[in-house]
Amino acid sequence: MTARSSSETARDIPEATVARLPVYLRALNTLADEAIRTCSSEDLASAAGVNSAKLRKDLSYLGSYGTRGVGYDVDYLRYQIAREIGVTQDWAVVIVGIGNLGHALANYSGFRSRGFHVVALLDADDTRHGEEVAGVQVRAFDDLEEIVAEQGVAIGVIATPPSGAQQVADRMVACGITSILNFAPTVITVPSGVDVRKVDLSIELQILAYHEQRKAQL
Amino acid sequence: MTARSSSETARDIPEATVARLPVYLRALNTLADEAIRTCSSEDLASAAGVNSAKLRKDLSYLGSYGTRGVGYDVDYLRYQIAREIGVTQDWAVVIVGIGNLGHALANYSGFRSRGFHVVALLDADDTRHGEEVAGVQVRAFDDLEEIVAEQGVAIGVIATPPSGAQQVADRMVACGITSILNFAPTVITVPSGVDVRKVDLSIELQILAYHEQRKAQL
DNA sequence: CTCGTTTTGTTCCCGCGTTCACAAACTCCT
DNA sequence: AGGAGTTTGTGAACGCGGGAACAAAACGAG
Repeated sequence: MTARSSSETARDIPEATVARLPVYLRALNTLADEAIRTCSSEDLASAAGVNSAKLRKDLSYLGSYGTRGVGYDVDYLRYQIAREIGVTQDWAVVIVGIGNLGHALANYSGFRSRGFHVVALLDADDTRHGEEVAGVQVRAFDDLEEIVAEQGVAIGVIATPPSGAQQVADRMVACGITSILNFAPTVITVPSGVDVRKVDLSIELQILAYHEQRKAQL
Repeated sequence: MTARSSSETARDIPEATVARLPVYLRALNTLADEAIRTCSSEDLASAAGVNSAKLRKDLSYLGSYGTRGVGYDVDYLRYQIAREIGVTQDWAVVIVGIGNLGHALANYSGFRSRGFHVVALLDADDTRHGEEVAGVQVRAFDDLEEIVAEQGVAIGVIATPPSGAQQVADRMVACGITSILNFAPTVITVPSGVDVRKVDLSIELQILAYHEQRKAQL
């Protein structure tokens, strides 16, 4: 019982490790830009800002891609991580809410870099429709279903005010989006099977304030 | 030995709890807006999207602010959390890098809301100097030291391209900033005693992509 | 005043993640 | 070919965080 369902490896990688793989990937890209072909776990770990033992254990979940006594081949490891994360294919992304933040996100290079491309910008405010941002036309939020169906969108980004966020999430889920990146400062609830990641600027500030206050109490 | 140095309580709150306190605070503010005076741990937990046992344990680190059989007084608890986080006082914030993201951050209500105010916007590009964003004039990055000294800034926000981030961080640390919120997609290293929190949009996307890919493999 | 109801504060246990430390494996030099 | 030096991959120990479950405390009804 509890047998592995698929004969394909499909090992599950710990969540903490998944969150660090993109950091390693970025560090490897930087090394590759510097024409470095090989690196040790120590090198890569310091470039990524982590402990080398942790790095080795993280990479071991993917397989044995290093060579003892030598280290890792930068290009090979880079490809393996990219494949594992899923950024060797291209993901379509929809951004809802084209205020200041939505604007910035649409222009953000990380969103347009390899692996992701913004297929639509949506806003409920019709005075914005037709405006072009980062080479994409702003369209009506009601076009969501049509766009998702046509373009096979799996990832949605919410950059609306908090009051509208839950409604946007519900519509996204209803039309088949299963991954949401939420920038609205509010808790949104979704059915199981849908992944939500939250980016909350004011919470980050408050965490810093807490530690700052602690430092001041000496 | 290892005696508590200060007679003042100064209990240290687990990091995981610190990260949730702002969420509770926001939920309490929402409840207060709805003129709700009292709430149970169950109520507040569901508003904050967490388990009620976890919420009670979190709050117990602050003290015993609830009443058994009754619940928590919304206003009182709100004040206690705000005091513990440190947002009853006002924190001066400097934002460096006024590109698309810096623009959005300067206008973001979470940065201007109670507890924080942006005292300066700095950019290395002198064609931007004098431009007014969100009621604050953009100034030269070289004015950093002067502004920090004058205004007692403790928190710095980095919204520059990755290539400049480490340099900005170094300058910030040198002039006494001890908390940094980094939006640049790169690892920055700072001396111990300085807190850095990282917000990395492309990493969040990649984590979603990983899970999305997993879901697709059925 | 006493009993039942409600809800907090806390204890206990479990699982995940981090780190150390070491065996296995590879290269290079003689 | 063999030994010294390097570096990976992993087993084991440890600590933190999450959740269930329960005792303690407040309230209200009779």
